[in-house]
Amino acid sequence: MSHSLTLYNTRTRQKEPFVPTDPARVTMYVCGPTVYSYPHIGNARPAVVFDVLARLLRSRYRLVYARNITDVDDKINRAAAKEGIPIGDIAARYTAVYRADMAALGVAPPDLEPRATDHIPAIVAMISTLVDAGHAYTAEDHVLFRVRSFAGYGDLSRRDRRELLAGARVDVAPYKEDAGDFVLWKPSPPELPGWDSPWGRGRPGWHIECSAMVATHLGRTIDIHGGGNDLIFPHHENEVAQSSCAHGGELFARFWVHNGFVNVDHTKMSKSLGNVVLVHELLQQASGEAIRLALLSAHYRQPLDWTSDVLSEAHRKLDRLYGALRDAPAETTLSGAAVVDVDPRFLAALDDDLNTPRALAVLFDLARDLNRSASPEEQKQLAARLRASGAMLGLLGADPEVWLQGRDGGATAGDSPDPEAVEHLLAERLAARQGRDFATADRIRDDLAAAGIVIEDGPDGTRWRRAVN
RNA sequence: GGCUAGGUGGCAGAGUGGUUAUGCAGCGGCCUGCAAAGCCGUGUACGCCGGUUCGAUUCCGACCCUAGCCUCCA
Repeated sequence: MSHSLTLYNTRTRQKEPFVPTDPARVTMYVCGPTVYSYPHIGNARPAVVFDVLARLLRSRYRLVYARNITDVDDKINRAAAKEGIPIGDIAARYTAVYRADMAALGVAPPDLEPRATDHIPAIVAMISTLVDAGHAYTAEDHVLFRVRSFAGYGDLSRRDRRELLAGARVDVAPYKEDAGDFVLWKPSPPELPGWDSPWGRGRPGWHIECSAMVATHLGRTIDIHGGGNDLIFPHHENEVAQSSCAHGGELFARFWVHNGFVNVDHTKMSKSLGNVVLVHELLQQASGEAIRLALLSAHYRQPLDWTSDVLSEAHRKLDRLYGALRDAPAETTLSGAAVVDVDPRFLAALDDDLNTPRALAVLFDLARDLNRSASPEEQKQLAARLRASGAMLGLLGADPEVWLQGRDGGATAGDSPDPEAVEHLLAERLAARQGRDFATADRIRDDLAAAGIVIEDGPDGTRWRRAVN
């Protein structure tokens, strides 16, 4: 059976079969964070989504996946000024926080994590190329991209160039030839980060960083470029212009893949509304796996409304999945060859433009089959398939008992249960039940329930798990 | 105003020109000392109005509504 991944390509506005230029080197670049603050749930969505895409691609090709760190930016400068500490400390701190938070969500580190400040020479070289070719010009110590010089400008975002050039929206810097021209290099005063360049001491504009890092690490034409759909304009449009013009008109990215926004209370997160949901705060009340599942429960291109229900529902879903796995015999005797064991329907769902909701539905089908099955051999196979499929989403890697009992350190809010104390009470209850003292047995059960412990009497004894908060 | 996505059963959320999405919640049953978990069964869901069609939630057109982008933004 041949697998054929189709992806919705923003460039063409349609789903297209993904055929890599070179299966031995598939290249993917995703816009990473600007490290000036804690990542919020909206920052987490692309990280998780493209992590899933990376897992899928790695199952078939050799992938080089780069996700950058923007560590020179005015927001970082402001954060440093506010705290009165060096700019580098802010960038270092939030880079570490970002990595830790994404790791907690089960996001595997990308192959490359280039930082803008490590690529100043490449950035300067690319700007020089653009200036020499007439695609950029200097004005008042700035270097600006001449949008008029690139006929394809506006194609990605489907914006009309003439309107962009008219720029009726905001006040335009007087030194710009056209309102749509954007900064490649800007001067830095002594107190701000700066590097020497042919245009004096300065720092790069945001868009050029990505173009330079892509070219440095992945090449002139890459297979996939990803990011949040708010980046289509201007960021990605500008990247296309820069890279294409610096490389003699070569195609920059074959596929543009954009994820939808995470909303809170049906509207966009913003500091002014005070509805920003930070990942590190969420991790204090929920496990990373539940957060991850919640992020994958809607199709990546759809907006996702983040509510407390979304999270607890994800937790319940994992309870069901892990519950099915718990009852299966150990599948250790089966081969761990991931792709072989992945359910074909599951793969077909992911191949269809990363349809994670449909893929998840297959997981639940497997769980039902598993719960229904009476054959240990069949159970082993189903469990292996469920685990292998889940692994492609970065889910179901935990020990079922550990998950269900909330011993993973963050499955539920509140106090974590003391397993020994629970076992002790269960022993008392067992004695009561054996003595037909159901009143005592039920009282113990009620006490446990009040503590958030749900118990299940089965043929092989009593088991317990954490209730969903 | 221009450009993008959407409006699906109580909720979340896929999908389809005529047939069960899936999960949670509900209801009935099995199992259980009783529960829980699990299993079985169960819901005339597709914004509004036209059109195409033997047949439309699914295609076309108009309309209403929601969210996002239009040089900070995942």
